[in-house]
Amino acid sequence: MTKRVTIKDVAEHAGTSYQTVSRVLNNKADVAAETRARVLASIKALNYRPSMAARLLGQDQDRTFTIANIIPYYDVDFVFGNDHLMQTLHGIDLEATLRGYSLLLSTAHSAGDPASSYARLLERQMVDGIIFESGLGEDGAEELVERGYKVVISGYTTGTIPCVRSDDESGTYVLTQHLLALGHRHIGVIMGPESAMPVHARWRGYERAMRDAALDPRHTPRAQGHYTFEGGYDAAAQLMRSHSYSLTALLAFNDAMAIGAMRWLQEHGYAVPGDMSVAGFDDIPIAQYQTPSLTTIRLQSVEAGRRLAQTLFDILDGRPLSTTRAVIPTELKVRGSTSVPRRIE
Amino acid sequence: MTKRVTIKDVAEHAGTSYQTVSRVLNNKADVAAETRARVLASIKALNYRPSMAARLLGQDQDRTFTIANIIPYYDVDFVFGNDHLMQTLHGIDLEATLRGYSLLLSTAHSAGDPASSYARLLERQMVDGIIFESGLGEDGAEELVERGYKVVISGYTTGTIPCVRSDDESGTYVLTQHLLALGHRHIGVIMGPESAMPVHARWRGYERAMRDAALDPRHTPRAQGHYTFEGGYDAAAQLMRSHSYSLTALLAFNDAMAIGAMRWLQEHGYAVPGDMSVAGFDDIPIAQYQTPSLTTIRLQSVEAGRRLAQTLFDILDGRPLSTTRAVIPTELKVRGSTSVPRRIE
DNA sequence: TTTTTTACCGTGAACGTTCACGTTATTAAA
DNA sequence: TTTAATAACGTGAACGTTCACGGTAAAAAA
Repeated sequence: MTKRVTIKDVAEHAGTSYQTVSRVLNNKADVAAETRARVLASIKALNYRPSMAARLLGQDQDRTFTIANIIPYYDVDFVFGNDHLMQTLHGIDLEATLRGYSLLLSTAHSAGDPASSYARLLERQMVDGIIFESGLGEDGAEELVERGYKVVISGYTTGTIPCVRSDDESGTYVLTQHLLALGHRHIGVIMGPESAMPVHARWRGYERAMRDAALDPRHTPRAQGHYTFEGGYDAAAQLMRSHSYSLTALLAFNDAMAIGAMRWLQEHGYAVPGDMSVAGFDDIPIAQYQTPSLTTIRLQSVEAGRRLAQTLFDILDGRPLSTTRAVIPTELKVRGSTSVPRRIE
Repeated sequence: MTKRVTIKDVAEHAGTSYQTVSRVLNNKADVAAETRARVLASIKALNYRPSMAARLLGQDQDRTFTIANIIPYYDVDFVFGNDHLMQTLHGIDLEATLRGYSLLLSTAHSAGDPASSYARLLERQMVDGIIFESGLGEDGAEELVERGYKVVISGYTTGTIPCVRSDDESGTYVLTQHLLALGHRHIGVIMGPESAMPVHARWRGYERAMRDAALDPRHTPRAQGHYTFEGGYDAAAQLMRSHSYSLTALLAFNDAMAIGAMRWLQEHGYAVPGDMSVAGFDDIPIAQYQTPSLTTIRLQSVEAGRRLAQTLFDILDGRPLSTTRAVIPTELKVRGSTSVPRRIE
């Protein structure tokens, strides 16, 4: 093993003191142009690479200029196929890149698991701040704060940690209103697992819209999918087998399940939207390229990611927060998968 | 600002030397059970968090136990919606987590751009190794090696850097054979942008299959999409407007474009596969939930990610590589979107 | 010419940890 | 009882930087 090339080697090679080399590395004033050039040449010649560890140690504050996005999920397979999560990550990446920060990605099978992937990250103290995805609740987030980390939560929280989330409730409210306005009175709902936080908000939106139309949401046939195509497919099967005569519309709590449901319907001879209307949630890119194109709620996932990162940077830089719980608005996208209900004989 | 809690503060609190605290932190022998407990209590009491910088500096080798996945793309928007990339990332994440490594994600608008997002990452010397996505070529990867980084390339390379990729050529070869076997003689091809490396391999596979069937691939009507639903939609429009009478099948170089193409066809009254067969590439999750479900080539993206990470860790740990260019096999998935061609009047 | 300013660069210490070694009690062996 | 072995812990130095300060020479002002 060859010895490491240090700043002193460079200094000797350039015929100067190592402190001057440090000045060059940090682009400080107080160094002659000619000396600077000489030092830079030596750096190249010796293939010198500064030690991050030593740099950090020497500095007043040891910032790593790295933030982490922690995504605890029971079904990790699901994370990287989840458009909303990935687009949020995209937004975070955009803001981080903008500020010269690096982005660390950390998944965990469970939030509380001490052997989880971010346990080591934490003990190594490698990041300045953390964006914590609370899709499964916020266990673990509080502990991060206790440990001294700056944390922003993506999604729902009952605590005091700042958070950014999409307006799920008004999303399903508007979507349900759309179905009601078309004349639908018997809607089947395909929900996500109860453990996933946004489910409750989305259900509340549906409930409220029903009540506002003087309908009782408690009679609603419901099924659960796992936010996947397959889950929607199975849920549609379940709902249609028991309620095919009354239902005229299916409302899925995400697009993947809506598409899975459409697939089941089409496979079993139901025309969409002729026989059954279908609506989704998220507006993933493929939604408008389905046949028929999918009526859904657009989520501004990228924007959510940006806001998350901005909030975290505000905290890191000590700027006051304009709000501690930001809510990103959603938008109804009416497309081909919903229409007036069929006549029920 | 409060002063940082250091190992010495802990030592004083526990009534021992700071070196003993270090021993406790590193789970070394030579420390009495009682002392260890006392030190641990003090750590909790003072909320002590070790400085990663100092730890690294003190050690022989300064490993950061972090690897990076660098994804240079002109269209960054595309990265996080790209199933193949994200699944590869998933595979990398799995292996990294397994070994207690953290995963850094770095996108860049262009490979060569010195102001790119990973420029800072590099100068800060924060990662032990790098997985470099070469979808747009390998500019930049060589420089990383020069800088002393351990690098593995995801995709194609002409250099000597180890790489892992999927077997694109045999994929399109088998897929084309499938279409030929059904009786198709006039296939339209929807390609990706020439700048994307896998395009060439996929085209070669198609070419070879055609030649093997004594057909001339040079007469093939072609169009380019941007690997997006929209791109496939537009490409299908272009091909069908000029060749609708001869073509009986469309072969798209990824599933997104295939789905976009199906959308165009269905929108314009063509039955799939009755009037036109459509085939894709990648087998993204939604492929089998399309109506009709999509015939395509399954890419083992997660496996590719694992292999990439494994190779990188082999290099980092000094293990000999079993192969320096790994090729992950692909698999034909025959589904509903392809059938025997219609009779051409 | 003398004094003050300025630009450049070197000095010594500090950052918080780990490492190799040495020292002291304690226990086991002779 | 003396000697050797061991367990537990302390000592000093080192890791590669940055920082605050001081010094020197050249340039500008008096």
